[in-house]
Amino acid sequence: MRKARVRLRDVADKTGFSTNTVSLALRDSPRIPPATRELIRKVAADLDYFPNRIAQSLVSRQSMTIGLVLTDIRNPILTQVAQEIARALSESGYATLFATSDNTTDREIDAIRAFRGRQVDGILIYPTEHRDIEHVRSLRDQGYPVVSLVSDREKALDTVSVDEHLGARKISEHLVAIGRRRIALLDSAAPLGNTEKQEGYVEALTEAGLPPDPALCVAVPGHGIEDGYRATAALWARGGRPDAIFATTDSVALGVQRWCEDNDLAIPGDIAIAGFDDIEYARLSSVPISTVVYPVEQIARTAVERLIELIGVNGPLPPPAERLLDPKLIVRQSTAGTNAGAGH
Amino acid sequence: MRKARVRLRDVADKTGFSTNTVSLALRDSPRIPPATRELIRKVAADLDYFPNRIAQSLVSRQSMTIGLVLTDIRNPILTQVAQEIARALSESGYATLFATSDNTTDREIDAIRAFRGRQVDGILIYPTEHRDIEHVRSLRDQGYPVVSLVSDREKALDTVSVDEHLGARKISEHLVAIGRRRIALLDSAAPLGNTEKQEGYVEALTEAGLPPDPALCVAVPGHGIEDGYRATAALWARGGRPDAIFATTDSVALGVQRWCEDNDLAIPGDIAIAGFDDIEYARLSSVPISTVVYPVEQIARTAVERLIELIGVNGPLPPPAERLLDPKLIVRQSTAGTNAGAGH
DNA sequence: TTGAAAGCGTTACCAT
DNA sequence: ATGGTAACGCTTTCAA
Repeated sequence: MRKARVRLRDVADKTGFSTNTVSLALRDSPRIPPATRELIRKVAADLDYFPNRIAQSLVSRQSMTIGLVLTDIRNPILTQVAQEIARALSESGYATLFATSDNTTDREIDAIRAFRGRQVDGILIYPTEHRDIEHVRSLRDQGYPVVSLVSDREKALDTVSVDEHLGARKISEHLVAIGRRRIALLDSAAPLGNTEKQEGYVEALTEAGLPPDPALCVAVPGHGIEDGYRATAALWARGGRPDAIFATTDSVALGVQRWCEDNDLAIPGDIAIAGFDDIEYARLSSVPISTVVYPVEQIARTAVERLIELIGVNGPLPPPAERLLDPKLIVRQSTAGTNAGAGH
Repeated sequence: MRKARVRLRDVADKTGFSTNTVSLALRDSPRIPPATRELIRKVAADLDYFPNRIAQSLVSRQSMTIGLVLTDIRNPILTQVAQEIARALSESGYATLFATSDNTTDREIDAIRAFRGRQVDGILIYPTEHRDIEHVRSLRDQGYPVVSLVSDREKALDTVSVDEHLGARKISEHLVAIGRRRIALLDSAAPLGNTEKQEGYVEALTEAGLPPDPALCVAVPGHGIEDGYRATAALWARGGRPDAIFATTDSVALGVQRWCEDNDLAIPGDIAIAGFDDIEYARLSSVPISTVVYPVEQIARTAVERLIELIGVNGPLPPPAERLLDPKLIVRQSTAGTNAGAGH
């Protein structure tokens, strides 16, 4: 057996007080006179005592732990979200249990079960499937605090997320504004059930009197550079000849760029390229890519705030609230206006 | 109050058996006849019962949870490690508590304390400082299972990591082999106390009869592209004129590449560039960058395996073991040999 | 085949 | 000012 943990009991024995008094003293109860308190603290420190939070949890029925379920942390943005969330939670005294679903609803359900078994006080989730999320909604219906990092169509979940619809719209409008007419969409979100960006794109084009051309919309099966590269190749192969491409992710946009360079298309001369997320690699690419940014840290903080609020509620949960954060357009060289001059 | 959790007790009441019997039945005890067992299982399922692992932990003194402490998850490799570790752990029934230290030893210590309070069965850590890690070693000295993802100079910790020394050596030798003589080192690891790569580099150069030139070694303060860009600028500003640059990280290498392109240096003609880690962005960069790969998944699995092994040990921990995985050189266009022809 | 009771480490309540 | 006792939800030991 390895070195036994020091318990309240041990401190009690050593000081001659009861566990009760020790517990109180260590928690700064006014009922304990300063003298005794100091004595107890000292002994506790000597023994390197620290409370067993498992036992505390059993009593308080609060684990002070939340579960974070992401799909695939390789997306640099999700990564950053994860980190900010863990930080924000720890500042509020919560620990973060972490799991990835690998884009499988089954594993997502497993992770949720595992978390619940471990008595997490709430769950933060970036769901795999953006439409088929009954298993998440039912959590909330059971009175379980959940915050989704993806907007829920049915508004049945608390959500904190960037306004993807608006972001896509903004950047599509920008492409229109610089005079592009054949604007393609490389969509890695719709295949997973998230059509927000697609809708923003369609809306912008329609309002500009440019009926979206199905030949210019291609579904991208993943978020990688390579996926973008192949999708662009496919687009050309099938005869699409856009003068601009909006990729729903910066990584995908980087793939587009690579393909264009390999095929001697001038950027933005022959083709403008736009992405989403503002990852470092896109900002510092050979042709810096225009994109949409959003305050990741703020999303994380807001989501954590809301979750903690829900956890604190006594009685039935309040109606779900959706908080969409405003994204900002960043114009760079990849969409520098023909006559408008280069953006930064 | 929100909907109360279903307890063993509730299943017991509903079936008429004792909590004891229910507990046994649910855990497939041979002591319970199949008939009763099925009955109990059915009722438990109806009630959507699942065990409170907090209570279980209190009894078993095992939380079936481990703590993962990383520095900064933005490094794509650490990210991937995190994901693989979480996966491997969950396959063994462990949950992963996650924290980042933000490259601060203080926060690292905090995280460890928080984890211990939560009774994690072991800790996986990628330490901030590679030399000043007494706080980690002392954990182990207290009999606490710990596995470090960074090699410990003093060999006082169990370690599973890529052999950075060897990797750096391999790629430096490669640069020598393609005929480069003024090989610069852009080192983002040494400032954090990790000199493995530096040593591999020095060794390779020395053996080739090329005394390492201090004017060609620059400390990079971070792992970002921008850091690499600025470091390259600084190198030139101070008069260093290398014909090859080894950056200790692919991200840094991408920054080098950007600077070279901005300054009209041909790659690899004027200057060869090499990185480390094999991230997607480097592989699919405009000039694909030569690098060093290592089996991230295997590192994760091996680390988890070792940790679980340590957790399972009764009595004193075995002596610390260091497991270094063999890295592989990947030659790409950025170091295509002058006469040797381009690698893929 | 089943159940009662004790215990895991802590906190809350009620005494003294 | 301090301590005893019960309780949190479960497993284990022993008894019936």
